[in-house]
Amino acid sequence: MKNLEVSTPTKKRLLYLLKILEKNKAISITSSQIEEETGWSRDTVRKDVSALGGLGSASGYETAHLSSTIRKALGLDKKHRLCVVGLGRLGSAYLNFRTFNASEFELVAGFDTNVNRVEILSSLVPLYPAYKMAEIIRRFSIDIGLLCVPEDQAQSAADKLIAGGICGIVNFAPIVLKVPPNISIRNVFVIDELRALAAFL
Amino acid sequence: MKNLEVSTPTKKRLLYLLKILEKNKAISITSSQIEEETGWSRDTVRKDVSALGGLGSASGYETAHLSSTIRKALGLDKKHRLCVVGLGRLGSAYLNFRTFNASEFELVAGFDTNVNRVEILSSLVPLYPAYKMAEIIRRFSIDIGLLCVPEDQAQSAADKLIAGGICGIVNFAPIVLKVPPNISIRNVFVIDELRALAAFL
DNA sequence: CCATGTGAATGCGTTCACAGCC
DNA sequence: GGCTGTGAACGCATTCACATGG
Repeated sequence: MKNLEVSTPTKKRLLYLLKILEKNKAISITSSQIEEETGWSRDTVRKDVSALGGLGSASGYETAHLSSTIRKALGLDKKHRLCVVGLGRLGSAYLNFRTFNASEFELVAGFDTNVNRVEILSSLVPLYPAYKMAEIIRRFSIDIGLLCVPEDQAQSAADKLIAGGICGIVNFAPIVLKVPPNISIRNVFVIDELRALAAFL
Repeated sequence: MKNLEVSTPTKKRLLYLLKILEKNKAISITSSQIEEETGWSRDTVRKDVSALGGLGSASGYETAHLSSTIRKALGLDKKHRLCVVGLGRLGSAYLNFRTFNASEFELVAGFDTNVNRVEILSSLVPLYPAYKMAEIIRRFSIDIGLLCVPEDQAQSAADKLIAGGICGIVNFAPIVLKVPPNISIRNVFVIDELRALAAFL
């Protein structure tokens, strides 16, 4: 499959569409139905999907086929390995996050600077002290890190992840991380979500 | 202050810029410095900020003044009242989320269908059984709900919130909620963030 | 008729270029 | 020189309109 160019807005919509398709048990879906569920215009939906190559028919799109095509086009057919950094309340919640099992993401390590925590916490995933981060990341080819440390340690922990060769970070600390341009960041912070809500209300 | 029209992309950037300004202790900041921190072009930054009314000088923008102006323009100077629905691991974590104290968001109630949980959990915030949701929302003028229930209860819980008169929902359940168009939704789900990362890597 | 797909037109946000100011 | 602010030019995404097919 040739590497088709998909614009950023289209990518975002396809990502969301994929989620809808995965819940949808119907055998096929039309652009109008998608319009109803999402609010995007039919035209936009058709343009988005047709960018993946003509896979529609007069009865709409075949859901299973469409979702697997989207997955391929967005590179979601590849497996990724994750680690959790910071095993406080949030971090240890993700250690036991069952939804990872059914996904293309595999959690393979947890880190904390507090050696006590590393020893005491029971987990199916192996835990390591933070100073081993770079070594373990390389050994297990981990490419994504969940950053769950407190605000004041977030930047230094991110630096360690990057030194280990990570490609992407999901950041739960309420700060703007400084990272080289080849590293992707997604910020997840409730106050920001609330503000975004308030601003768009 | 007249209600100035701010485009959606500008809103998003201002929201992010506000976060940067709040961490920044310097007395003033220029569009070039913002460009460095964010990657947005100076021109875009200047256009964004000037949409709020000329508040720059030859030495850049005065940080304190700029952030308070952004807050006003985005409606973040108003207080909002929150409730948490679903007091499992995530929900009860937010019950004790100290960062709310320093923010414009006030957590005033928690709900769960499980009456036992409501009675047993200790919390500074009053807890109620789920059937009282609409009544309590109205009584305390709650306008935003944090939806922390399991996937299969998310839609019905959202319906109850809306029936109570909520305006916005931060949804932590991995499904696409169906809501009327006057309700704002922000979805927070790790798998989605991971996928977004993977798609943009 | 209902669908999809796709060039053409539109609209909107970003970038450019320059004027004004410290 | 630095900076901000702003009309003009540009580019890209959405919308429109229509061709095509079951």
